[in-house]
Amino acid sequence: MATLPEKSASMQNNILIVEDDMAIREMMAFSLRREGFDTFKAASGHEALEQLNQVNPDLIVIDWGLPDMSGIDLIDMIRRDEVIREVPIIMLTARAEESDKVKGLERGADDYLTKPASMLELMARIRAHLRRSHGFEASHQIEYKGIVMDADAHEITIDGENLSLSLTEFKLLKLFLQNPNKLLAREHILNHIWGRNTFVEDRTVDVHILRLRKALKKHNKEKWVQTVRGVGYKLVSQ
Amino acid sequence: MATLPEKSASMQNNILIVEDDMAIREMMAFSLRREGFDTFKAASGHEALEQLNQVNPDLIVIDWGLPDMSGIDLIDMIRRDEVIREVPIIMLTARAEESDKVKGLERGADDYLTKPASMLELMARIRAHLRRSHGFEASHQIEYKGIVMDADAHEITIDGENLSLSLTEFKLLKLFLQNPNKLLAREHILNHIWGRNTFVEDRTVDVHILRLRKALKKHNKEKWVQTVRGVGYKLVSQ
DNA sequence: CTAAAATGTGACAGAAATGTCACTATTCTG
DNA sequence: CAGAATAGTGACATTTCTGTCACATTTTAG
Repeated sequence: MATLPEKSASMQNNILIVEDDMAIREMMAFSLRREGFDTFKAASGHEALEQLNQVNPDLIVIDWGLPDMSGIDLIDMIRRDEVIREVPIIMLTARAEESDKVKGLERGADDYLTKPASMLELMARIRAHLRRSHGFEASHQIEYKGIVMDADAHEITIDGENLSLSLTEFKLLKLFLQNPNKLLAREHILNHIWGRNTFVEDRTVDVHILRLRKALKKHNKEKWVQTVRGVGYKLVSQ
Repeated sequence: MATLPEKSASMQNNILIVEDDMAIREMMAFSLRREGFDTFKAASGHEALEQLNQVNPDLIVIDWGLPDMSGIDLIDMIRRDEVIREVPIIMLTARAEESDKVKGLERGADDYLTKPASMLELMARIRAHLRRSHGFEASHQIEYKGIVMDADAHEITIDGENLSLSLTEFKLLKLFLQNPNKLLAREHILNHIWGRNTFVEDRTVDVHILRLRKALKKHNKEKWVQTVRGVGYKLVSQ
């Protein structure tokens, strides 16, 4: 077994704070560290960019008014960077900057906070964004009458119980869940799951439907995949 | 064969942005393109109508305050058009326009967002509406230096060429792409791919790393998965 | 430089998945 | 109702995937 450093289940997140007011910056860093985050600090846009060459933060907090460039410009630069482009950014603005703030937001920040902001509020938002970007909590779920599919995690739950499917069955069910109550033609299913230029019999769809139904049968939902004679299949709740 | 939804998942969705503020418009377009949408832009109501003669967008984002007509008027016109009548419309309004906004909604917008709005929020709503109207989501892509992963479609492209991986390799690469330049401990990889309560040797990770590297070798990128001795692995571009 | 530790790698056996076929059952048409 | 069309289903051979092992190679510590 390998020796593990602190990163693992309790993997720490790196937060970069870009704020020129030292008092605020240190205060934020202190709070964040107390909450278990790793913090990196920058007092200006250029310092921030320097930091970004060293670390890949999981989230950046940027003050709107920086001495050398506006927070917006900094965001633009970050968003242009191929590596860190997608990092969530939270913008801090003073109340007086309200109207500009709007623009800043629209230009690429994921969230904003008006100063003075409570640390609690900031923590909450930081956690929310980290969850979202890491896909830990808010992985995208498709739900239909008790069938919950977490497409990212490749997991399905029916009425609370777990259901495991092969990849093809999974894709098939996903297609149905994305189109509940809609008639899906065989050809459409083929195109969608096997791609447009593959040579697969269309009866193959039937067999996979069968397999999916068998899997659903364990949860008494095999009737949910309905045959539409001459055309294809449909997912209904019944 | 039957009538069926005409769009496949691998097809990009067209989004029309109607917004007179150039900064906001371009930022939105940038974000949307980054998310894999095709964008079309209009700075005024008339430009929008012109665009609509050319393309049939899958969704339209309209700013309430346009120079030549109100967003509401534009919506009215769109809703009168026989061809595009049904397209989902998301309206953007400033907070001051609150009461009017409600009216706008009643008159044909499917959703609205109050500025300042976060890009995440906007994306989420756009996706939601596209799902509803098409049943399909624009696939969400993860990209890192030429490696493009379409997690939904389960497809990977390296420098344009296709790459096929087993499910485990796929998940592994996905984890790396979500954490480029970050050290991923074996335990972390295990937890993330096999789950926390499974009994898999941690050396198994090594073998899958090997397999992933072999797959990447075909594209001369096997060096991108770097070993961090004693801890785990890291994805770098080099 | 050497021994120990860690990682790379090929091989393997069992499991799972896949597409097709043949046959059966059901539904539709006239 | 009979024949035709369509869908359900079990079986199958093949391929792919998976986790583990044993041994090779590399790196590190002393």
